[in-house]
Amino acid sequence: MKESKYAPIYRQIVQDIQRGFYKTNAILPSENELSQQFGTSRETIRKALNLLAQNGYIQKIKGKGSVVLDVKKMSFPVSGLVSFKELQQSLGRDTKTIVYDFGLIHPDELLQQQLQIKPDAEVWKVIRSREIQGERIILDRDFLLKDYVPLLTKEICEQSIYEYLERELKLQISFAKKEIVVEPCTDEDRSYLDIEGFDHVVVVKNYVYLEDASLFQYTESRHRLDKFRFVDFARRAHR
Amino acid sequence: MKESKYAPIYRQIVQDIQRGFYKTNAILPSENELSQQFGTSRETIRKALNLLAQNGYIQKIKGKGSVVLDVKKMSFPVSGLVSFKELQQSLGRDTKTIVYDFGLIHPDELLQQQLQIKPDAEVWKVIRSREIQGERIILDRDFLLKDYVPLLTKEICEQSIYEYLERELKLQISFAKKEIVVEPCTDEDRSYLDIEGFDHVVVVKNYVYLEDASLFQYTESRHRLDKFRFVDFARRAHR
DNA sequence: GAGTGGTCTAGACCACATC
DNA sequence: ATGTGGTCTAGACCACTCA
Repeated sequence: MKESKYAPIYRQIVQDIQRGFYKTNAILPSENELSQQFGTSRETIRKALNLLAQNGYIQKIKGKGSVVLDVKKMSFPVSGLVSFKELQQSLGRDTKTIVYDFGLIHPDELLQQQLQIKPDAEVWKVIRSREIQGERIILDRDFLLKDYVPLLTKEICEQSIYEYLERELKLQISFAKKEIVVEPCTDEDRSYLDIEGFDHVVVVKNYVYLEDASLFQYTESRHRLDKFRFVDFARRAHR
Repeated sequence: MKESKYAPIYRQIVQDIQRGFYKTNAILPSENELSQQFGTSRETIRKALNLLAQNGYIQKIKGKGSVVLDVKKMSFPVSGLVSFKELQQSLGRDTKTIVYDFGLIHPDELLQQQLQIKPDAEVWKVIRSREIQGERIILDRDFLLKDYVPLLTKEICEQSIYEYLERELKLQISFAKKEIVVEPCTDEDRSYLDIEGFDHVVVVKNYVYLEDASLFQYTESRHRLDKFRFVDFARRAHR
């Protein structure tokens, strides 16, 4: 897979914004200027700029130009598919992952429905807690189809399943449907989380799809109420 | 503003998917075929298809084609800027809006920070509860800059502020930063919500921006725990 | 009126999937 | 080998903003 021409341009401009070369509320050079600067066509520049807009770095205004948005306000994990490992790194705090349960199972009825599989399918089940600054704040329940993930080890689960899938197995995750609700604590929550007297948890349910549009993973992240935070950057829906 | 050529193509294909002309997991006609069908260039077709992909209708797969995704699974308000009025319509349940507080104020320190304004700026403050099937479930706290909204009435607040802004004032909302956290109930929550013994609420904080990238509204939606639900469709972040 | 971003075109080459 | 979507180009016209 050869890299596209607009990708390094995108990264360059992101860097220029983050390092303050382009300041908040400033106007980027016009698309024609950028074409010349980068020695490419205008449409290619536009692909890079559209990515910047999608990811909340700029706002394009017809007739005026591309305004640099306040990157500090946007910087927190922008919606989506960010893994705990990445989150952890960006937070830079003392974090730890503890694996409580790990193995192959056959799905119960609920899971069959969630993953759209038959009862005889095999599924990896992983229960982990995430400790931040000495407190177990998040309980992750992962279910992965064995068809796509032939092997999984406890060691991998202690690191990052996500990285393993992408780096080792070359599985390309392409999109996810996310649902956020609040549920009463289960016994499992009380066992594996430092629940601090709360009687509810925030549950983030993730249905994860691969590049070929097949559903292959269901993940549930159960957060202690007081530590939960979700940030989303939403472009206006197209009409 | 003339409408673009790809917009009606996009709508046509959405309709074809929703009405089952293109079925789940089927492959759309290729981009070349569609160019011919619609009598346009391939790049224009690609703009329409990219919109479909962004909005979760299809998944494009290199070398194969565009797969139709399960629209029933995706249909709930896809992330973002959906207003209560729209939500209400899609739910089709008995709903009511009650306005408790309404008027012009000068911002306190927190609000100055949130809206990035000076103490002498004028701000519309609106406190409303949303009743669904006889229960007051959501408390909306809206703050709008008077600079952009010269007039506001209680009647408008009982209907939809959102619609008023777009239809009457022609204000184009372009993007929003959303933050979801859980907070302990305030006295206000207890007064204006049927709180049912819960001691926390889910708070959705919205920072709303106009087309010219100016922040003009801060809105807080406070939901009773058991009735909160948020759905998001996230494409994989670009790397 | 000059400059901006938004759209559209026709043609080209590539990497990938399928047969 | 053929067909697919992904990228890139050079040029064109439009609607918009601002001086």
